[in-house]
Amino acid sequence: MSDAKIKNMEEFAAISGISRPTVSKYFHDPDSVRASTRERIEKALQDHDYRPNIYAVNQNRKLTKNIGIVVPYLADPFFAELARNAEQRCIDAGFRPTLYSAHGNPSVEVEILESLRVLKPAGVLMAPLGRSSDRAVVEKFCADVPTVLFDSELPDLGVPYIGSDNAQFARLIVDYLSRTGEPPCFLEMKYPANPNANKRRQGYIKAVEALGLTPHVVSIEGEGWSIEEIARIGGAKAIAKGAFATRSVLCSNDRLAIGFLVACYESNLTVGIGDDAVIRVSGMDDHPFSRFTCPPLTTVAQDYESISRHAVEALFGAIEGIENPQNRILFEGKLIMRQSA
Amino acid sequence: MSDAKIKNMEEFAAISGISRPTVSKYFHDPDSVRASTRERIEKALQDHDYRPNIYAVNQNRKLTKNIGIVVPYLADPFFAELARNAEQRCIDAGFRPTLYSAHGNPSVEVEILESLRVLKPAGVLMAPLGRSSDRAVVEKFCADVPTVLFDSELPDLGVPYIGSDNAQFARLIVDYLSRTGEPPCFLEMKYPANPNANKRRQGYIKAVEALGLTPHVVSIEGEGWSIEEIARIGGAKAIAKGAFATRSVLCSNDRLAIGFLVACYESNLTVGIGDDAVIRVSGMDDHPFSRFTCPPLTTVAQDYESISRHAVEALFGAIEGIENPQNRILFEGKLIMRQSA
DNA sequence: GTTATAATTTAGCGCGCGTAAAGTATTTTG
DNA sequence: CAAAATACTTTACGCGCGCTAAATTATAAC
Repeated sequence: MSDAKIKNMEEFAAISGISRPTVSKYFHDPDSVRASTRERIEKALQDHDYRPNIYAVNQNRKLTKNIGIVVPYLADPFFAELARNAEQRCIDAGFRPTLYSAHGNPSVEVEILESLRVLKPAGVLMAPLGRSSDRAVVEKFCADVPTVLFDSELPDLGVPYIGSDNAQFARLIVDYLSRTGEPPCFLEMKYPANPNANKRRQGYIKAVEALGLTPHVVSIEGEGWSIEEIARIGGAKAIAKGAFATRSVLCSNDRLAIGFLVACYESNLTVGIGDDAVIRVSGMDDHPFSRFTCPPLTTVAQDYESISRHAVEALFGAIEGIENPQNRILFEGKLIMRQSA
Repeated sequence: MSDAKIKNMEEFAAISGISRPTVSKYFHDPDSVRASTRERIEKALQDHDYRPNIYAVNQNRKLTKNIGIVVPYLADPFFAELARNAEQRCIDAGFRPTLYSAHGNPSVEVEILESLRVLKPAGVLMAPLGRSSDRAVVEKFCADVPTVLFDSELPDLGVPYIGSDNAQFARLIVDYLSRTGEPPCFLEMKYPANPNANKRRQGYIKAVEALGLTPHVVSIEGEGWSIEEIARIGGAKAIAKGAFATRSVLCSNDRLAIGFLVACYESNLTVGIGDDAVIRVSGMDDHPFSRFTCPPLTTVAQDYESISRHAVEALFGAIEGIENPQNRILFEGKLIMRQSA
């Protein structure tokens, strides 16, 4: 490795003995130059370590290779995993993904989108905050930048959306719980941040009624993203009030369930399917931590893999200007049976 | 808001009635132009919505306003929180932070650093993978780019480091546990990814011996970042073998403790400080999830706030070329008493 | 060996902005 | 009110690379 620092593509081209436009072509796509040329460039690359100035490149290319990945809350391992998955796929496709978290804050979400405009990304993968998102801003952004939404949908936006079939989630676990014991009550936040919550409640009600049973929905107070804490407090209150008509509780998501497990613990209710257990608790999502609760949480697994894969593919389609007729794909969940229910 | 899109600073300068270089100065620092000039620019800004092309700016500025934040594992909420904290501070200071996760993979960590070179960041805040980091690569990077390390130290690198006082952590909780019951055994991974683990073990041994007692270290198999699962499996084996000499277990970190709690659950050991409990479990870090385990986890809280604040400040110092004589700051932990011990 | 085709070279403009130097206008100072 | 200090404008160049058209060369096909 020579120490002489290469200043620009001109210099590197001279050293490698190839003209600058050809070198430029090589960096754009190594297969676009003749094999013998490619070898000469790569040989020069080995002992001179030159890399094109990304700012000059992006200034002149019509479209950058940047991709924005926006999630509502990165401190939630669920989104961290989704983001990681999507990130890797973008890298593999030769893009430069950048990760953004709204930290549960709508104004931060707006700032991220503004910041993304400056970056002139080829496309954006976005899991919106949901109910609290500034719909007008998101809508305008989607009109200007190829965007695919995932996890949480903003209805009638005309933007591709990849998510889960929340009704199927609810049906799946309601059937299981009812088949193996008492039918579940449904625990949810009264004002959930995520719009999936509404679909899950509706799915729960429908599934229970389909079995000829009566749904019981328990809605607890609290707003924001401190979901476990909200469930712990609200769950304990609900338990004390005797709000649960059956000895089985389906939580709207795993984070609620995790908090509710603590509420049960602190209320001296033994959770599980053993003989000594007095209540069964289950969630939805298969959150990364749900297998490490005590007892491990029975839940419905989101299809992380399929969601991220199809979201990225839909984005690549959108970047290439493909009008996707089927721009709304929902994936089914898988029942994960553990000891909590 | 006029619809006429402004193409560049030239056009915007013409519209605002100010010369381009002065407008440029304004964007670099609004206070560097006369108040009357500033007002005219800001008025034009209101109804024309122009923003400088970030690529053209970065191409010409000696130093970009980019800051890289690198963590070993973003799906760990502990790092997500630290990153979020640092990110906000950078934004407040007018920088553009970008978040990177090595996903526990040393080669990804190397790729991140390579990718960061291209971005020509003003500085980088990095929590290395630790033992598995490519030391030579990190060292070279730190020599080229102002960098501050945090959370996990690479010894003798001559790079500013902000972290926790692991020995104090161990002393704090050993004293507490010994004072309120049997002295703890120490549970750790045999080959921990994070170098803090070694300091914590040493701190544990020292603290126990200082009390005139005998340390008991239980090292379990398993490598990588699936820490909870490793602890669940290894913990169950250790329990079955009767490896714990006392009925009190101090885990090297909270994620280990979370996994070990599951092992206890599955081994029918009741954890806690109640009359029916047979074992006490505690961790270190005050991981975001540790308050939602069953029972809630007693632990030593890292000083997130101080660590991120001082790390960012040290970075700003490094960016401005300040040779920091005291380039190694450790923060003490705070005992968090919950029901597990 | 000639022709067709593909790859490369040459030459040069343009992208949007930073920045320096020199000149002009405005404000401050005594 | 003149001189000095400050702020601003004008002019001009450079950054590193994308992109294109025309000219040239190398390779493949016949």
